[in-house]
Amino acid sequence: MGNKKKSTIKDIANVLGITPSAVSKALNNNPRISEKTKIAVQQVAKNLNYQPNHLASALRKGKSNLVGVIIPRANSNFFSSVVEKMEEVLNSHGYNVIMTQSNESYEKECRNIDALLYTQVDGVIASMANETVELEYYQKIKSKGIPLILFDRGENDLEVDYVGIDDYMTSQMVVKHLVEQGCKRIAHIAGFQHSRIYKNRIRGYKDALVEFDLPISKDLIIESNLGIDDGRRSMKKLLELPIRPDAIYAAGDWAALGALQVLKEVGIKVPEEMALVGFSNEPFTSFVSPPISTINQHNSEIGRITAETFLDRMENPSKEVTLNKIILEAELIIRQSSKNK
Amino acid sequence: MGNKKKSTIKDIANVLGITPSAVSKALNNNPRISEKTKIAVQQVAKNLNYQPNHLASALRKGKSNLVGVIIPRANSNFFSSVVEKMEEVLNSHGYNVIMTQSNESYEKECRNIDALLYTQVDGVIASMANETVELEYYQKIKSKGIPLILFDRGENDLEVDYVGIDDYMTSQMVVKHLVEQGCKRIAHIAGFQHSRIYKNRIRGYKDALVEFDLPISKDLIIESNLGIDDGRRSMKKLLELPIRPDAIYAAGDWAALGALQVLKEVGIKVPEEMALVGFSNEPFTSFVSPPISTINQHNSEIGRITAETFLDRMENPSKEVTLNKIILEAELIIRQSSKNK
DNA sequence: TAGATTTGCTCCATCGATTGAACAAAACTA
DNA sequence: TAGTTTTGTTCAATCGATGGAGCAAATCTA
Repeated sequence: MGNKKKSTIKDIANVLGITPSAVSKALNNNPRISEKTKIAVQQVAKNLNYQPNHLASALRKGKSNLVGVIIPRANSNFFSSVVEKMEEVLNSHGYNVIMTQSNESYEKECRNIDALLYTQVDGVIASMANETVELEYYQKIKSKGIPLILFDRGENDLEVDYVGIDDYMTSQMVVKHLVEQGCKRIAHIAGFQHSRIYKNRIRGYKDALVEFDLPISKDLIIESNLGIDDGRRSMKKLLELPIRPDAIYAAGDWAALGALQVLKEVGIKVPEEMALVGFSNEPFTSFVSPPISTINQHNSEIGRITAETFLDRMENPSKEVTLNKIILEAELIIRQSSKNK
Repeated sequence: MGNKKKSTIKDIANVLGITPSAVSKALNNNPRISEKTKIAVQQVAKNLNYQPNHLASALRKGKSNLVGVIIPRANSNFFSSVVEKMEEVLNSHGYNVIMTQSNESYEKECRNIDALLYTQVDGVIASMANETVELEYYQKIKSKGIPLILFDRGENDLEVDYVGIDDYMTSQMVVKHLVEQGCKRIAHIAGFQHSRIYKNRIRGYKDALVEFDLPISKDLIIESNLGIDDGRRSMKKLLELPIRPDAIYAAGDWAALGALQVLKEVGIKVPEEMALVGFSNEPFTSFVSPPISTINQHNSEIGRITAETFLDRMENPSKEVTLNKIILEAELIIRQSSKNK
């Protein structure tokens, strides 16, 4: 019953009068161990409530079966559902996931990386914090010789596997949609340029404007962290312009929500006077009023493919590590906030 | 530069012509090692880019400095902010956190427990899945002799430390508030009875009704998982009653949101015709319209105290493990959804 | 039935770090 | 200067699991 002390293969060996190595081999289903012994070992293991010591086998094998995952925030539908799927895939291949949050802080991210390396993870899957510009710590992971896979927020310079959507194309799609709704003066509440994905969204936005013969105005692009307050501030700034925009494309749903709040407060009708599109398909976008048009990034797909890319690296360690981008298609979900009948 | 192979204390020892054990002692600041040697070791360690192998020291010391955390969902403001604070406290004491999600599934929870035990965590901090009734797996943690701390969703029968709010009192506070707004027929969209916290919320609700001389009706209490769809379904059921309620107290914000959606769809005015109160202070409650009254559980406090309780257990392993409830006070945030001028 | 092969296990070194015991050299004491 | 203490290090065992080499017994082959 209350057998508190943990048992080892040695204990099992003692009970059966065989050696620990025989027990180890039996547990690992080694063909050179007789069926009889294997069954006996299983039985005794169960009786003694034996649990293998992962530290010992990991040390011996030089493999911990742990995967470190770094995300900016767990409290985001996108990241939590990506991680959920990743866990599912990795677990089914014998890996356990250690999930850490950077809270968008570069410093926290560095500490997380150190903690993961210290824990001897077999690899790292990460989405970079908004703040992150220096890549030194990520280089540290690479120099350890363990796989590093980035998703969503990546960086070309690291030259590693990357899984994400085509931000450039997706942005163009958003602008095209807004133009089709009759919008002529489209503002962009953007993420910070230094982050690859936000830079691409800005590029896509600008290039689409050019394509539709609309003027690009610096005043209509405001960079921020894309939080709800950032969205509010940006919206207020846009409303102070001499000619105000007739559409807002926010590079994040929370910023879109902040913008929507301000619009409601000042009595500007959405979508009649101002169309609005967000990004990420956070659940709340569907139940605020009006529901916000947004981008579905196929979260589970990103999670699945990222995990599979990691597994592939583990299985082919000799494969040369280079920039390897896997780009998925995103989907525009049109809701009331950008519908002009 | 690209020295990919990781160095060990043996490598350091070779460079300096001393033994690995001297290096180990130097790195651990053993008083019997000369200052000169310590400095030399530090220097060489840096040059060789030495990183201690956690697996080896954890195996030897019988302590991994890892804490397993199990939460129902990461995509919840409550849980993610609790975990964030826990991480902060535990990190500052040399522990790393392995965070896993049960997704409210008992089976996933069991697998998570196994994975954590396998990883040789020094302790487990958990909030139980809604589905969980069997305590066998949690007993398994206890029987390992490592600390188990529960927060928010706990279970008396496990007889371990628990950190949470006083659900009974809080529920009474909600009902009192609704009565003060003039409500006479208060429905409760409840969580499942088998979960201690939801049972207490139901008890508090009922006892408060009695206190205010209001009738308790079975029809007005609907148990569910408290998701958004559960809230919708429950609300629809309540609207089918011969006499419909004039207030809804939902034991979770998502259920409250679902209820609100239905009310808006059928054109019932909130709060004029029906008051609404949720639970947990999820961010969206403040920005839907009307903003939903809810309960602030002081997330960071719960995280901090839970972590400290864990640390206390680690420092005093001999302390007898019994039911030890630490109860924090919650706060009712009154917003428009339950304000009757 | 001698010789070759297979089977089933034991033996032992190993993963990297830790730690108490042991021990030589240096420093101190009387 | 002999004896004691302190200092700085080495030695050896250990944490638990693993796996290749080795070896005796069982089984197969001709």
